[in-house]
Amino acid sequence: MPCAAMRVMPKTAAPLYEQIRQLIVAALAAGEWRPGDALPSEAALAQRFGASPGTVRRALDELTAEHLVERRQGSGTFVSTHSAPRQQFRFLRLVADDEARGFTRELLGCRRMRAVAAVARALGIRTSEPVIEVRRMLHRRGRPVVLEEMWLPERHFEGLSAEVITAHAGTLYALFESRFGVHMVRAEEKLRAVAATPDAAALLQVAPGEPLLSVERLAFTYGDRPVELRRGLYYTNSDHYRNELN
Amino acid sequence: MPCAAMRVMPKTAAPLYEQIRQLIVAALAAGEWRPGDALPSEAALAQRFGASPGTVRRALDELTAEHLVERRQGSGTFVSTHSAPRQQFRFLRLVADDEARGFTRELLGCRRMRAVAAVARALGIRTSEPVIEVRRMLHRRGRPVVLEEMWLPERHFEGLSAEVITAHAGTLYALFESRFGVHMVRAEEKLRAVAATPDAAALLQVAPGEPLLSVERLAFTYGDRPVELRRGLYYTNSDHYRNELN
DNA sequence: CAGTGGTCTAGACCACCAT
DNA sequence: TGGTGGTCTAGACCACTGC
Repeated sequence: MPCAAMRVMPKTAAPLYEQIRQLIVAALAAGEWRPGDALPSEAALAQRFGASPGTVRRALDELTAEHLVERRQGSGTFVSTHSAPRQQFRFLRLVADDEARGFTRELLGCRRMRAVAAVARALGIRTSEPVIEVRRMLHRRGRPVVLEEMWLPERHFEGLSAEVITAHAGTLYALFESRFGVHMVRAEEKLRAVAATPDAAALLQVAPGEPLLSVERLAFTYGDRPVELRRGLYYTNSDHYRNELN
Repeated sequence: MPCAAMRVMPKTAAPLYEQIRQLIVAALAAGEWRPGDALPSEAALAQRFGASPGTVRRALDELTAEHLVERRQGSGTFVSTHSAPRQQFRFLRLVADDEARGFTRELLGCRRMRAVAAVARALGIRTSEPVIEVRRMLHRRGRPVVLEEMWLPERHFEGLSAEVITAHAGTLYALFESRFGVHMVRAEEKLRAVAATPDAAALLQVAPGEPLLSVERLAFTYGDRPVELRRGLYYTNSDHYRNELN
């Protein structure tokens, strides 16, 4: 009985809507519903968790704000997916000065290696644990604008290879989600201005020493577990990184 | 009677909680409650707007998410103020690599001038309308790390001068709020990597051509009216711009 | 037309704050 | 102790979707 339970709850306990939110996140992490799937209706969830519809609604509202689920009136509540067109550029803030957002992708390499200390620390794994390194470039109007490399713990991305990436048409995050069940929820980025190294300069077709925007990203999946470290170099001559401060 | 009104409302009308939210924003813009003031209680607002407490609560929840108001249990709902310690670094994302956030301020200049085309366009004013230009630097541990200049429409900042700025102890946004009644609500930033010009290099004590993070900010007050254009150059050798992607 | 989420109301009870 | 916001419930009605 929810009412009786409430009266007994110690004050350290989180509110019921927050507990329900966490239970739903756990179910998402466990794969009970996959990206794109519909969740049970509010009424069904209310029954399942022994709470009133209003309380479940509040939990779902929070999950909507975090972009974990999407609600469509008349249709249902769905698990967010990076395959959706709206999610296309959710994590890529580089925009052309004329507002264009499209890129073409070029894979430079994909190899298995052992995590160096900095990568292991960021990903919360042991040093020398196997990771997969992916390097690629993004082009806009035929010109390279982004050079990036990323490291992924092999235990979450077993079988990731150049062939798998090349065969896939959408974004990397859509691939990670459909092929490996790893859905990216949020990310933290650190930005700096750096000088292009000779190698980077050659690939990006700029002069060595040219200022580039360095973007280091740590991405998290359900339950705030870090699963990707990425380092990008953005050529910001006719593009800029857009941010919104609230 | 709210119920009767609802039934007649055309489908183009916003929901009641959104209308109430807008009415509260309008009252804030009109200065009915100043930053730091308490708003009337939920019950009082419900009476004033002829809605149920739950609907008013929803409007206040949205305003809380936008950081327009702050709610304190047992105490009341208060207008957000940049004087609050928590707001100190809300718009300044430059963090030392060791997490330090404090700066000391050095005013370089403050003068009245006519808006050039780019400034006027961003601020939504006529070209050659009077604006106030402020230039300053921020230091961390005695080293200059930020060089910035900003332009403010004079009609909103009448009387702003070097003396006024120097006499004030807190952040510029706290000054703008207390002295001119202009409260900054949100901002849009465009980031790029650029090479230090000789002038900027001399001020920031770096070599000419050194990569710097260029941050162009347009800040808005209540009702999404732009009231400040700012351009900063950040030296990101031992600092980085931190961002969170959701 | 049945089922879903979206809005709005009404009221109970709790936790917290100021006095 | 009185007033404030925080949580939770219950139910009515509307708007939208998809069959």
